[in-house]
Amino acid sequence: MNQHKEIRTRFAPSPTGYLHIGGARTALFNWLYARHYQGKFILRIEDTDQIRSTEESTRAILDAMAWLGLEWDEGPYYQAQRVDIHRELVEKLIDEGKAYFCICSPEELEEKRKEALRTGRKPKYDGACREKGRTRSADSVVRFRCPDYGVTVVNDVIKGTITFSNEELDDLVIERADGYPTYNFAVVVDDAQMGITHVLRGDDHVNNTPRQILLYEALGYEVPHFGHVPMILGSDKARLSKRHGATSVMAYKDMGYLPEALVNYLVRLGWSHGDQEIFSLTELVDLFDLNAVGKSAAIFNPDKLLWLNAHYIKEYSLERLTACVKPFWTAKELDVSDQDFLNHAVADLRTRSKTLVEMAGNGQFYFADEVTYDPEGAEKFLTPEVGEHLQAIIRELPQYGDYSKTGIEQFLRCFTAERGVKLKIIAQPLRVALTGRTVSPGIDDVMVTLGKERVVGRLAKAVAFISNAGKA
RNA sequence: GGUCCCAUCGUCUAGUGGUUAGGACGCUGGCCUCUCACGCCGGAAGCCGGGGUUCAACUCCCCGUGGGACUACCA
Repeated sequence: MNQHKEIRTRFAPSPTGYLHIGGARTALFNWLYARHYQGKFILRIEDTDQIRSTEESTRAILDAMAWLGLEWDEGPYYQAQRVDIHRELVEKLIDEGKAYFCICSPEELEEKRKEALRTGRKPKYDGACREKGRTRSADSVVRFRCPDYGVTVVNDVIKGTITFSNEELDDLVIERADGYPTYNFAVVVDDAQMGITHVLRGDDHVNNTPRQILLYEALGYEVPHFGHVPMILGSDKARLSKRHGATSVMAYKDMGYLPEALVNYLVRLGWSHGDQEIFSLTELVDLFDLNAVGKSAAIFNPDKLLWLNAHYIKEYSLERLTACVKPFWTAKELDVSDQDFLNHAVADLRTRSKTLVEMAGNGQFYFADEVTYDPEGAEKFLTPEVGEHLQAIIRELPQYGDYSKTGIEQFLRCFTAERGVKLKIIAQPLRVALTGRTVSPGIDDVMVTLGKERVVGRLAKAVAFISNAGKA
């Protein structure tokens, strides 16, 4: 009967920080799964932790989702706004005898836990208040009565069948003393009421799943499908964290990464399609499915992400790429108002930049009013002997008609042939004179992009620099 | 400690009982070349260990070992 039921997935971050790499991949998998089956992707903010949740975090997460291109069909719903519903259902469970009040203090519980650990017993709640018939009081919590025997089976769409003994599960708190529901309860109620058919999340939730299933059953809800995606680890195989480098999605934007690169990288962490490495978003929607998601954890590899970023920098349309780098130059207070000039510069730079930040740095010389010479480069290449060549170019270039790439090539070829020198001899000095550096895009490209006027101007300055250096 | 998950080059992975174990990043040799890149061609590098099952195991089963997650009135 559910054969044609619409697929509904969700991403449910807690707004206690930025959107991190792992969360982004979870969101991506949910989004892709929903899109692939023409279902719906729902965004829900789990902000029931009144102390740690912030509005900036919510904003940051939404911004990051938007940047990645993961638009949602419903929401964002805010869990904290649904507490009345949660409380009502807690009440229902109490009435039905499936939950009870507990007045054990956190300190007391902590003591018992330590004691249990010390004596080698399971550190689970001992059920002290279970049969006491307590009533609500200022610091009472509500606990769910878990079955003491039997098993709960999770049919995980990624990991397969996982069986848990109910004895391992204790009576978890479902409503805190502050009246707010706990995660395990709220997530069940919300997922059920929002009609979520597939709960895809990090596999750090596997152990929560049996108790959630018990809650679904106690509440009379249909149990959704669960899929637990493996974790993303740092280079030391520990859970990915700040000490492994940037973990915030938006930090990657700031470092000059393209969203396509991050998405492509993330999707391949745990999912594959034969030998294919490069996937566009639309291609992913077409190809993505859960059966190709792996079971083992993956280590985050910044080098591969960098390679993908370089790939997308090469593949982007010039217009789009230019629009993306432009802010990085603007931030350096460079004049990038000439769109045509800008486009040419970006075209020169794109094959030699792995990030937009790198590109902005490499291409700074195009827009600088004054070229600053790399000291070593200047010493090596801006010598009296080349000063003469540069002067000759200043004389001959304005006369030269064809100022295209092939024209410049031709010009340099003739120029060097006439003077009996190799292009090699003249290229590096020209490069330093025009860019200030010994490394740059092809000298002909640089000359064409800069334009005759800037070239002659910069060469004149270089000649002046050389003669000044000679006097000094 | 307990519960659960995982295991193919350094890393991401393909593999689905019979393959010279494939691809990609990175590394590396070469070509191209005005520098640096890009691109192209080549190379090194892997089935965690031990038992089974089978004519045949990277592949299936068991046991180790290793790694990870969870074990909150956080999510």
